[in-house]
Amino acid sequence: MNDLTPKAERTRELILRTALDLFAKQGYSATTIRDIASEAGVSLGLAYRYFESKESLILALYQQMAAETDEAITTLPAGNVAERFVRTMTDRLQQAAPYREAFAALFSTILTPKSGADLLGAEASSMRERAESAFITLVTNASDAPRAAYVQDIGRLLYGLHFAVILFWLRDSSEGQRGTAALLGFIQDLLPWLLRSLTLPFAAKQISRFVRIMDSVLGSKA
Amino acid sequence: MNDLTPKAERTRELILRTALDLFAKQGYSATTIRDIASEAGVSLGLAYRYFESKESLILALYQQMAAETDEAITTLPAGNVAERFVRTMTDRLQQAAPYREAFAALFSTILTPKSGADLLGAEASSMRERAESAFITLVTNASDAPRAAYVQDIGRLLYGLHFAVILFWLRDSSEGQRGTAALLGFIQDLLPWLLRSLTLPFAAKQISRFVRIMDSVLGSKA
DNA sequence: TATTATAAGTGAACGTGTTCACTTTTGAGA
DNA sequence: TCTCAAAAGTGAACACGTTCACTTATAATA
Repeated sequence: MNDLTPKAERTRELILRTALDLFAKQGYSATTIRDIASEAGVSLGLAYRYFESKESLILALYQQMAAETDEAITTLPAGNVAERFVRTMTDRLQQAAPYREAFAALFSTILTPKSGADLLGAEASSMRERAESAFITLVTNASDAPRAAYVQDIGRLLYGLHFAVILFWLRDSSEGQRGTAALLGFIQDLLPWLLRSLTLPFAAKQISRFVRIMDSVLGSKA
Repeated sequence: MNDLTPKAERTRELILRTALDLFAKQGYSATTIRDIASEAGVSLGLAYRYFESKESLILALYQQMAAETDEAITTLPAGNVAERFVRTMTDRLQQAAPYREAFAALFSTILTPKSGADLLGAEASSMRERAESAFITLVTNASDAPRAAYVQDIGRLLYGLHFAVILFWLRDSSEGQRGTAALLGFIQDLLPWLLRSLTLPFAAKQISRFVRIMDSVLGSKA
């Protein structure tokens, strides 16, 4: 599916790198495709041979970072679920910081059912499955992992929570994104309590119910 | 601040009505400002005399609907917090249904700190205060209203929850938005439990903490 | 009624994302 | 080495949101 010749691969890399450079340097909306093309020394049209839209340049970065996150999760230091989750999010957001505006544009598109489906359509399912399984790994190897029956639910819950945190972060204009840090602190305190409450049948059932509802919307393969 | 002559008022109404008509009929992105102007029988430039951007046409609808919601809350039938909240959201979303795509574009903009601030800047604070106080009223007059010390927190929590539900709804492409209905059912079951847990000092403290964090980001008068 | 400042309204022009018909380069097979 | 189809690359053209210098209508005042 994704076989580019070496030359094409190099050109694609060049365009992507140039774009991300400019996004980080002068912001997403202030960077035009013409800027990118001219800085990379290629023609305007060529960019569209490798990226179907301006947003998909950011999508490429997102995919790259998602893959790195998956890998980082496998080498996460020991700790409880909360520590491991907060650590993951902190690292990820720090890495994404220079591209905050660009990610906002990307998530805006994802928000819209149809255009989001177009963009993510093919890759959405596999990306999502990988991400979910990474978060399930995060839970499985935590010191306070719940019993197997609940690992899946909690993993998926974290996957959803990770999106929520990103949305919050996008909107967080406090200095140094201190609001997001506070939110992560809150999550760190709340998650252990949530895990303990899994021993209560009512709570476990409600969490499972919530996860199923989330699933039906975050997935959307239709 | 907002004094238009009668003639201007009429023209503004005409443009807004025409725009919303077309948005509902052919979708937001498929409707151009040129379409709107020509359908309304005015020039392209005139639209910009009354609305500073395409999105602000939707913002006007949002403001209108928000005002209606505020009023609807004051005449809400008796019931517990959950029933009153779910009823409010159900009504609101049903009313917004024809403009889902347009609202997605609006919320996308709101997501981006700076452009959102530009758009909402002047009106954000007052709109938010009105909405929050409406939700506080919703709680105050509910059959299971908590004691006064907690009413504010729960009201603000519902205000945040209402945004979350809208975001979910925007992304929900299940038939007839059944996913959102399921989410509201979940909320209806969960809220009474949440209110009861306010008697536990730990829970009350965490809720208050969470509300303060949300506040710092949803507000953003900076 | 004549003057004139302000409000209302116009449409050409601009920037930008995107498309596409076209040209140039590449490399495998004759 | 020559041929030629596929890959890589080009840039003019388009559509649309937005801006702005300009024209026309309105109504208060002399």
